[in-house]
Amino acid sequence: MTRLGSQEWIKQAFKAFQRGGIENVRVEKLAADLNVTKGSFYWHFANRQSLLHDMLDYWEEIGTSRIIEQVQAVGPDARARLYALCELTFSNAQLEEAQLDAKLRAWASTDSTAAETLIRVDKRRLAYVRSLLDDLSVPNAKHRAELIYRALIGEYTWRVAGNPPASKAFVRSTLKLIIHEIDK
Amino acid sequence: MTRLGSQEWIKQAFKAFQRGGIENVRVEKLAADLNVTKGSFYWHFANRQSLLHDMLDYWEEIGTSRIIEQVQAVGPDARARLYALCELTFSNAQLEEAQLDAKLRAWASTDSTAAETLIRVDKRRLAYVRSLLDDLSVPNAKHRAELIYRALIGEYTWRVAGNPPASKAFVRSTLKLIIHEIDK
DNA sequence: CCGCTACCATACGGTACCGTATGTTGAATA
DNA sequence: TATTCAACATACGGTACCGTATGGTAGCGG
Repeated sequence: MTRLGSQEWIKQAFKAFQRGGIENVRVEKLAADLNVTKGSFYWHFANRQSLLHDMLDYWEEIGTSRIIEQVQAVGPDARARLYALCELTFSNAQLEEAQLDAKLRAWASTDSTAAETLIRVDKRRLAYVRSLLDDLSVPNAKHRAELIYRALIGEYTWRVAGNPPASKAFVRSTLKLIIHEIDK
Repeated sequence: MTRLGSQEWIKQAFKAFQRGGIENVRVEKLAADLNVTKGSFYWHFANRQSLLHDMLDYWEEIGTSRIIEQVQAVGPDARARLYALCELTFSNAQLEEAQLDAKLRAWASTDSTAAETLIRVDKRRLAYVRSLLDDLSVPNAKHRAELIYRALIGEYTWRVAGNPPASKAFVRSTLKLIIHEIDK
């Protein structure tokens, strides 16, 4: 009999969330998935809202920095980092990450608590993109960072409906445009 | 006694949708809003799903072409049209339009029917942006159209969480970048 | 003014949830 | 081995919905 901690509930909640969004994370369903009853759930959590709150905390802490850490790992060169960031996010390598992000934005569209979390995350991520462009001495770094970041969000939102992911050629072309290596 | 048609239900449904997303369009709530009972609803619609389907049809037909028509109205010049498009979508002039769009994408993230509608709309809109860039003989028009359109979606999604709208300076800077009038 | 029908009210059964109250167990601890 | 308590199970009441069945009514054509 493997007893559960609150972490297992949160992980299972994210699985359900990934499938059907926040409306799909239901305590009785999660209990069934974990082969327990909701008696267990209400020992670990005060109520459903408490679980949702913990999900946001978890995502804000873990989900935010994961990509940035991966990008930092490719080396100290800002140009390489920017390329890595775009290839990671635009490519469907990080498909689960992208879907999670988009579903969270869907959640935030009707929930103020989720929206507050998302705003903090967006702020940090945008600042990171900006810092990369600054390191590259790109002109108009502020606006171009805003452009890239909006395109990233757009890509996630674009794909979650089932649209095809951006091509590698698009990523290369966009990056050239941004950092001023215009193809003639 | 002003009797209702199905159109009134659909309009009221969109009001509820705008406030709280698709989960907020509930037949008994709509009935209360319209000061009737759901007995009326089930005369006009087979079931709730039927209403949702009609909402998608309405949005695909009306909501898709509205912005394009506004843009076409500014004149025949493709450059002016592109500027108008970006200023209309990025500015918060069309705030309701933007919110509706974002909420619909949120809906599409968990509903395949809504997703199919959205894909068709995205395809048409992207093709329109592409046509504007083609008219301007912009190099790499395909990729740049994809960039602009992703940024547009990103802007909508960005704002629906409560993030601040893009500045006019951002719009101008982005357009200059896209159509190659790089500021030196 | 009669009846037809489009439109709506009333009443009901069913489901899928949430949360609570309380009983049960297995394993660590003393 | 007796005790304790974290981690469950069970059972229940309540709510917010959906959909259906059936009865009522207002206004129009005949």
